[in-house]
Amino acid sequence: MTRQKRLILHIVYRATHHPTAQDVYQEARKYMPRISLATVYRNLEQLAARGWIRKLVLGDQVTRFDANTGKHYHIRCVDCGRVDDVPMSFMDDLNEKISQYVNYEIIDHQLEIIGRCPACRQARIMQRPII
Amino acid sequence: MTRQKRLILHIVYRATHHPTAQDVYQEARKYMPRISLATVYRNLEQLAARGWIRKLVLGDQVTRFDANTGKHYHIRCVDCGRVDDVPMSFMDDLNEKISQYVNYEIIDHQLEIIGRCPACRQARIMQRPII
DNA sequence: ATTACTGCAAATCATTTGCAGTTCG
DNA sequence: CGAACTGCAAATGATTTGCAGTAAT
Repeated sequence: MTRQKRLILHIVYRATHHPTAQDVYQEARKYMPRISLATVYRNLEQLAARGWIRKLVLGDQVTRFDANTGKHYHIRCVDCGRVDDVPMSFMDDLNEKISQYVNYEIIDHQLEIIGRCPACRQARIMQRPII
Repeated sequence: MTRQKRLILHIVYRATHHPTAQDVYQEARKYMPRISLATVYRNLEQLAARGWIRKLVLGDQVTRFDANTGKHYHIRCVDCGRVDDVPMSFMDDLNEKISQYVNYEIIDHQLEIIGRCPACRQARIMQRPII
């Protein structure tokens, strides 16, 4: 556990939304100006592989990292890309249900809600034509 | 509608699994050896934007294209990357349900099942240790 | 001391873009 | 004819890798 890795883990843990590698890098530079992007990538990847954090890829193809490693779902804003957790219970029975339909061995599932966040909804209202 | 675009659309329509841009390009070259990868990308993007096909990004970050534009779910094999449709009914009520939990304006949702396809299950059985 | 890790620079790889020439309607 | 499209080559941008030096246990 190097200083760099500790810092990176700390940054993901304290992040409220779901930071990308670039986000973590920018934040890390505030504390360690000479840290390299490669180090950030390597550590995020390793921390995810070891189960400290979770790597998250949603429909916009952006790789994000999540301090919450428990089973849960995400919602993404189509306008600004913001991602939040959805406080809905995990559908544990879904995997079992799906195995009735397909010949796959079911491992897990990922649900992503696509929507517009409060801020972008508001921005859209202000922009709406008067007529 | 150019010859190239017609060919690309045709290839996606007849594809059984969910081809990537590279897959479509390789197939297209059999019929039009001088077609360029850029043309394939541009047309796939445009056909998706106009609703002829659907662009699909799942958790492995690969961009795929789907001739089936109706609402449905996908299952992806963690070992070989194969993607199939899941013949499960679309959860129309889910969007409404989720709007109770979040302040987002709900637009849609995407569900991805992660599993192991029949061929890879079999391969795994053959590789299992004897003891 | 040994092993893992770092910073830097260069390499990858999918995708996009500029441009001059071509095709479609 | 004018707009939309094509092939080619170069640009982009996120991520990965090789390597020589450095830090962790």
